[in-house]
Amino acid sequence: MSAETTNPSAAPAPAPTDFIRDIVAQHLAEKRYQKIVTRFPPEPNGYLHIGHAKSICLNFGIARENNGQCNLRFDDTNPVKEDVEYVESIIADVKWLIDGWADHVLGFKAKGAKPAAHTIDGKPDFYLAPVPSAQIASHVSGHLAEPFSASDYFEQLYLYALELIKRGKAYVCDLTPKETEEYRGSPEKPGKDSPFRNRSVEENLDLFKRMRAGEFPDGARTLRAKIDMASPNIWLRDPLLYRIRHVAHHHAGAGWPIYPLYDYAHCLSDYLEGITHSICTLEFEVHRALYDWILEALELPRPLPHQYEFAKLNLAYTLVSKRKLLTLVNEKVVTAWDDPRMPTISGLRRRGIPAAALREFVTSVGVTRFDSLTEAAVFENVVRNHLNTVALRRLAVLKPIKVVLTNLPADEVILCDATNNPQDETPTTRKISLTREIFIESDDFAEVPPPKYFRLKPGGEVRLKYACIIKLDEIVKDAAGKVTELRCTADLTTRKGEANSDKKVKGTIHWVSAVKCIDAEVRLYDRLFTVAEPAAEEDFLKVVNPSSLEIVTAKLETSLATATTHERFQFERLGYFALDAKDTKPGQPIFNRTISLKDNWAK
RNA sequence: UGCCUGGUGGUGUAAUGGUAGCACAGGCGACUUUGACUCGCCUAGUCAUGGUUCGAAUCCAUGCCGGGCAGCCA
Repeated sequence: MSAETTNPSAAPAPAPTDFIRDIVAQHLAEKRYQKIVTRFPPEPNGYLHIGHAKSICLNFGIARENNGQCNLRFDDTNPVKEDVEYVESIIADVKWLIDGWADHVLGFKAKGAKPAAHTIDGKPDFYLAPVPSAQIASHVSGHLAEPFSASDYFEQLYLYALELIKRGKAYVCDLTPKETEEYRGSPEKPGKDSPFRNRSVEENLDLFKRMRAGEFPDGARTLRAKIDMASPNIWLRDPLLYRIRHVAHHHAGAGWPIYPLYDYAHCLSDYLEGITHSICTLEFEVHRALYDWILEALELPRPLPHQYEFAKLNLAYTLVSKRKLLTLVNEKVVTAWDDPRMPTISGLRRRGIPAAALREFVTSVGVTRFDSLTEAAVFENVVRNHLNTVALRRLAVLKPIKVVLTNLPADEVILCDATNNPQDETPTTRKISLTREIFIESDDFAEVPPPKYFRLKPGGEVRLKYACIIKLDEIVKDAAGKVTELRCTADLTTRKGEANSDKKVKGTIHWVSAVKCIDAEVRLYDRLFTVAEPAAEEDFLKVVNPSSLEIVTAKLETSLATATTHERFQFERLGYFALDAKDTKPGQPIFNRTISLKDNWAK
């Protein structure tokens, strides 16, 4: 069974409900919109992380539950920070996360398409239709479709800006950045009008057209909305709509010396795509008035989109700030954006987290307006639950110590039946080899055992999982006093199907034949930070966990030699593991520990 | 100190004027050829004070505490 498929025996999760879904349901009941259209609008200036996963699941989930659509749109209005590397990673991450779950509501547009001009009741309008849902899959896979991009709307956005100027609702301002800041005032102090605020429509039109023609240097002028410099909401104090930047754009090319700012581009992009519910995080709450102002100022003919805000995800011991994640990459704290210790979607994927588990986690934390901090245990619990149903059980020894079963001939190979997954309704088995020399986990032996130690100790007995009970007779040490070998007697009558198979011992341990085994690099991960809220730290680099990665050469049962990246494994009594899709080379498997098993004894 | 916004067990979240419930965490026990899984039991909460009401987590008032906003970032 692949970890990518959902367990058919699992009960379908109840449809989530939250205040945004309640609003959507009410709008549907009122027949306010024909179809619910949401959007996921990342800026391609970094990799997607677990916080984005929450937004993806919310937006795609709402589309999915209402037979709607969710557009993937790049909010690419700032070319100096953006890059195609990010565009590609974002598309891959979104596809992976929604695969088999919401691909049918993924909104893409026809390749190269731009908003089309048309008329509604005599009023001019622009609209960009998505690829029809029935054709999405074939068009996406055939590269006939692509994500939406705000930069595809630069022409329409420019036309709307001209319209705003004609309506006396926008003006060209010559204030320097510093002056603009001074004139804006502060939260407690009203701002004051720009001296350029009352330029004539003609002058504004002329100046703005020349800005677009590239006549002025970077930063020389801006286009501003004419609202209210004394507004208690800072974002209504004549916010900037356009700035001059003589740089090429990674998607739109080299034709634009002016670029729209977020507030101006976002609401109109939503409108152009026919978005009904524009869902974002709480920090945009104060921008909502501006979002509405721009759309209303233009008196657009179609129903307007509305913005709704929710609290972003905060997960203990992790960071979700693209800037800080970039720092971790640049400072080489991690190897890359997709390092398995990173909370990026690509990092989590590489670590072995199933998409369904990630989805369930970000959905289970709920959608509210309360700024919360979710415990790491919640995430870990969801991951373990998924992996438990899906993972193939295998025997592997991470830190081996040699055991000699003195009563077995050197050339004897005893085949034992091992269960592949006890959680299956009808579990299958495979054969593993028991030989005279085996490896056990060094943690499973103690010369001086602590109280209640169930594992191997001098004179004690343990069961070798799927095999027989062994008794420790002798501890062999080297000159330095280090234990090099444990000499034991195997009681073969305790094997399954033999006379004493029912004999109980307290401990059962995992093991691997010293002959029939393979070596493999195994990467053991721990949390990246030592504190629950690294983001609250003055310098988050100072709370990086120095032992977030431990690399060992492990002994694995031979069946693992043919492992594939789609399989998920439970190395019994150790944890869940997956092949590293990036560094594994033919004949040289590298396994990542996705997560350890719960260990109640360690407490 | 201006505006916006929020406060339910340790954590997250439900209850939309009518029995404060669920999950995770924690504790105890059962089961176990994974000290896993599973199962059973337990612990623990409406920020405060008033008001409205037969009845308030929910409505109102005041207070307290938290988050957000002053990029030509998104």
